[in-house]
Amino acid sequence: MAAPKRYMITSALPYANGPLHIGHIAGAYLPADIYVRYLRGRGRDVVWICGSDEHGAAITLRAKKERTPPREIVDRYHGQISQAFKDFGMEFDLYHRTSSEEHHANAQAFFTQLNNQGSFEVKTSEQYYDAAQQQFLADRYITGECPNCGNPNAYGDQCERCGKDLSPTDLINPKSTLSGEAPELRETSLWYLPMDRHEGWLKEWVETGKFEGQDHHNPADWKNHVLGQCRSWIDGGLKARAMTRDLDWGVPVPVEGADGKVLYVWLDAPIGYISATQEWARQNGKDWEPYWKDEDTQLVHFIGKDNIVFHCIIFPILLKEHGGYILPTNVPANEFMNLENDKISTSRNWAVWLHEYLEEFPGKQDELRYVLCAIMPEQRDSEFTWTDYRDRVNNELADVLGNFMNRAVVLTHKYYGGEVPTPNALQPEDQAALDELAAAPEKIADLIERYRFREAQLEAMNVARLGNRYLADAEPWKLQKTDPERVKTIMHTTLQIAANCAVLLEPFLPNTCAKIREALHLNTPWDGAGGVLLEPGQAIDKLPILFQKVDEEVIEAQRAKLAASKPQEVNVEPAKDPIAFEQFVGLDIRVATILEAEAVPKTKKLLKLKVDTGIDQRTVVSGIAEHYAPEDIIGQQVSLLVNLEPRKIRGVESQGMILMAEDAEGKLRFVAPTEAMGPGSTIR
RNA sequence: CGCGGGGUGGAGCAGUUGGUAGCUCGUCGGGCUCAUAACCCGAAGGUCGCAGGUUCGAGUCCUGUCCCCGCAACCA
Repeated sequence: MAAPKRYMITSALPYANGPLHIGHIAGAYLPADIYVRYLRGRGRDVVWICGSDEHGAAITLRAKKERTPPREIVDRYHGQISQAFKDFGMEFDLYHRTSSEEHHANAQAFFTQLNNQGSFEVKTSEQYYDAAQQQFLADRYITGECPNCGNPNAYGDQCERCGKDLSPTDLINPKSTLSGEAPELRETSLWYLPMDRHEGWLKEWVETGKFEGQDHHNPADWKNHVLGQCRSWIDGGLKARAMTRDLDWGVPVPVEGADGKVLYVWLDAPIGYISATQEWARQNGKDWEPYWKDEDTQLVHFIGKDNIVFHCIIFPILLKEHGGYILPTNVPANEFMNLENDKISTSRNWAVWLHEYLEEFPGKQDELRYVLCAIMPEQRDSEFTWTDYRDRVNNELADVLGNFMNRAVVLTHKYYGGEVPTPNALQPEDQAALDELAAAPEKIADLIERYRFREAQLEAMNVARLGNRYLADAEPWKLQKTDPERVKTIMHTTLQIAANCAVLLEPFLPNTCAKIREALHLNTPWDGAGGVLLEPGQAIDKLPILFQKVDEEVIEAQRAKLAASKPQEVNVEPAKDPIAFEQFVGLDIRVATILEAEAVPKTKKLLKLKVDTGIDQRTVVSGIAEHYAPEDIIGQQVSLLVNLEPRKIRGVESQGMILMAEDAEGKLRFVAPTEAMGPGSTIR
């Protein structure tokens, strides 16, 4: 298969309201960096761009909370993120930002063209508006009473208690979560992208890889879970999706009278890829258009799995509607990376932050690159643990790779004063090693081009393993006394293996390989790998220790740091409106004892409990299954609201409500007397 | 029956079109001593979630079933 003429590579735009963590890196940035370094090593024409995504409701909300302009938030995180990328060594051709003037102009032009040609449908509807905050409210920012089950804290899109899908206007007594005030309905216009119009060609494109009758890509090259998600969306029926929002932060909708409206972030962000490419072209005196419009270009989006629908469905629709643009050849989305047995979470501060790693492990970028690549969530979720980090750095980087390099260089100095020796006739074992070496580049290249980076890295490391095995079998330290001419051949071969390591591992461990290249005076690019890279007589400098071993205390400190991590912001709910004493005494709360407990089938959260209230024994359904195991709570005393009217939950009638304490993280604990009391004891 | 992904030796994973179950780490035994106490060799350990079916033959195809994870709320 002929290589494409050029590559356009994008990585998901990080959202500028928080720092980067290892999950981001392993998801969308490290794989792209490896891929791009490989392509450049082969002399391919490639542009890799990225940038901060600086719009969207979350940033405006944060700005309101911190009482600072959105610009300040965005500047802060854009600075932090781009610095962390730079320190980590991500070689973007350009790291841009969506709040730039160029991007605003470009996104507006894009929108205008689609709008003029009728790609959107404008619909006017009534939406909730928070007068105090002067903004329209996203569904999630409205709470109220669920019309289905009476849960007083249902959200505008769904009730968490009964699971019913809702729309904000269904809620009884809606409240804005921003101001706590009741929102008002106001009329507003939104531009919708009628995605249903595009189902036909999208289905064909995803399923068969054909676009407008032409072969576009091979769907077998796409990852399973990417295809699965696409099919799921398409087969489920695509619906019109609003492409504008009523916000004051973002790219203004370029239409007369559309004040206070901005483009939906997921319209504006992917166009940011194009804006960034244009900016790169301007700065470098290049033409951006072939990278986005020429059929010979391979467009690849590196993202996390939460972005699949935007890159495989919405953005392709936009590109096709606009016309003239190519569609992505592949979207090798990664799944998620967990951390020490738990989901990585920004809000719970459960993460290894890139900027902190770079501070605490100076000069150890390659160690992190290596570990993250080795456990990259390519096909499924994976898990980072500090123990694994230590084991891989110590056993694989230091012992296998670092030690092999060291042996090769030290022996060369010991026997030849730091010069590549002149080999004699090759023996079968030398030839076998060289043959194995010669096969490595193609194997690794094939894996990289199929986006299988963890396996590719393993294959590259196997070159170092080959070197160790070859040395152990040949035993030059023994032969040096009896047959020094033979040793010259062995050391010559060993040094070729070492040099090839430096070339083949370069996409994965660029800093380490730069050190090796310097010591070996090696300039060969990727395409030269596989054969003899070092000529007899060439000088070999002494090599510093490439990888320090990681001490147990270091990773212990990291684990302790994680254990001590606390949510960065604690959300304490504001006090509710005052009530009359009569309303309080109307509540009949009793001490009750749990007699039996079992999970309600087909639910995640529900336990069916039999409790002794002193008055009677009754059945109560409680949403605590994620916090307590049924067998652990038999005999537990609880506070029970006994005069709540019975309600059927998932087919089981619940006679009462168990009172639970809930913290900001959603953790639930029973509220019980500090010492056992008889069932039926009143609580007041 | 909301949708999607997955269940393979102690851990983490490969297994492309069905044909003797592999890799990295760990464990045990041996070798070597040039090297960051590193390296090399060997061994133990799996009825490939479970139950059926197709087939000469299935981890690999089909059906059923159980379990785990993700998608809905900032977040790859």
